Amino acid sequence: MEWTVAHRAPLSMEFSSQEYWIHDELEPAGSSSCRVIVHVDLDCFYAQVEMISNPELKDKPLGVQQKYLVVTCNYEARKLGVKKLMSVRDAKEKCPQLVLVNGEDLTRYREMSYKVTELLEEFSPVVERLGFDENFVDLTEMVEKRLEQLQSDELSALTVSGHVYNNQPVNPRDTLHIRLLVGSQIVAEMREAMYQQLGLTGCAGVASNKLLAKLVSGVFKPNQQTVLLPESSQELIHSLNHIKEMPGIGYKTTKRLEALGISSVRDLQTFPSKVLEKELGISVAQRIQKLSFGEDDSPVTPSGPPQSFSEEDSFKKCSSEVEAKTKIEELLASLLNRVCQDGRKPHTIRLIIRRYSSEKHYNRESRQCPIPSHIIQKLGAGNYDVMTPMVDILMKLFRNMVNVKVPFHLTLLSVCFCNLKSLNTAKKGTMDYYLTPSLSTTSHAGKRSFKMKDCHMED
DNA sequence: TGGGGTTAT
DNA sequence: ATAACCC
Repeated sequence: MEWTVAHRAPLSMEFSSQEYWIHDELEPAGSSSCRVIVHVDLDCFYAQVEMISNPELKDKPLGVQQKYLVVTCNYEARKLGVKKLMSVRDAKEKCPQLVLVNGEDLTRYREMSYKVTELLEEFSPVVERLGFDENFVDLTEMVEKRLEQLQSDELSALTVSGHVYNNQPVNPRDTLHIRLLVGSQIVAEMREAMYQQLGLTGCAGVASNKLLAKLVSGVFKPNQQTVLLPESSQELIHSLNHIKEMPGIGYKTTKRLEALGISSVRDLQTFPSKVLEKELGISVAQRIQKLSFGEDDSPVTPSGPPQSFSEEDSFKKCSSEVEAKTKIEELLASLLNRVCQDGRKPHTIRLIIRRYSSEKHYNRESRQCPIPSHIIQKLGAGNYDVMTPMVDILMKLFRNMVNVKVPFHLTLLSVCFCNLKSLNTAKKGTMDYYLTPSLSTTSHAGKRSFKMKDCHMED
């Protein structure tokens, strides 16, 4: 559903800057529509959180362990040869002094992650999360405002903060250069605030779109920032050694591209568009071929509160219904606590399994169903009332997927709450609530802008 | 590979 | 419900 600003008065903060840009005529004629985007990427995030929890770990090589993997490690450990996603055995072999902490419970990481997003939102509300440790921020409007405030003598004295990609000289008369440069100064303030208020360090990249901002953020590593000026964008994308390094081109697409003889970014740039469209479908083909030129018009979409909550556990073997039920109960108990804190209510529950198999890269199956309304209402305070009926529902979903009369071997169970709705969601036919912001004072909901999709919920 | 997330079909 | 993508 698209709404134009013209339909609404007064113009307020409720709509994202994207819509403002697309629909509004306030953009001064002749001004460039080039965006200023930043990608912020925390340094070895889980390890940083652990070092803040226990400062004695700070000067030691530290790895964060989930099952038999070291999922991330600090820079002390990296110097000694430990890599991300290395097995515990290999890591200990490379680095016998490695200190390991268990990171299977994501609670503290998740909490710190949202603190970072909220801090960035204070600078500009358009913040998109990517995993727990990366955020995109659209700084276009903020840069414009700062430029308006500047006197001409201040304007000529502007300097870049951090690195310039490729050491490209800044042209002080180039309006794009100036805007990116102001972006780099805002980003330096963001990183300083992250450090002063949360004790976290990270990298950042400033560029004219999300793809380039993300690629350039990793150029100087740890705790540094880099700005990309438009003239160097081709150098940046060609610095990738393989198309699999291009964000947006994943495992499957890489395999299909390789089958077509495409392995470098230039291969993809020069490959016939029509053939690519036939092979991959028009949507994927056009999108990734634009990516290969460094073009990415996807907006920074404000993430807002999460769309789903899930807890999972992997293991060597689960082969009985009783065993599965015990694990499901544990997952559900944690989830109920989380959903309770959020304040919104899930209307759908899903069970996910992974069956044992020697090959098969990705094999997961799921079943979902609506949560009965009488259970939804009880969610919040006494979560013990809802445990039993919810486990019953989950076990029905389980038996729908797994024939318990024949032997089975599972290696993962996961429970997911989704289709989250605010308590005071407007209903069809009572649209007088129309522009009333959420009254909820719970953690996320109170801070968020009103969203049109909250308005028309069919049950 | 872990323990999460998202959007598109 | 699955498949693709991201970390």
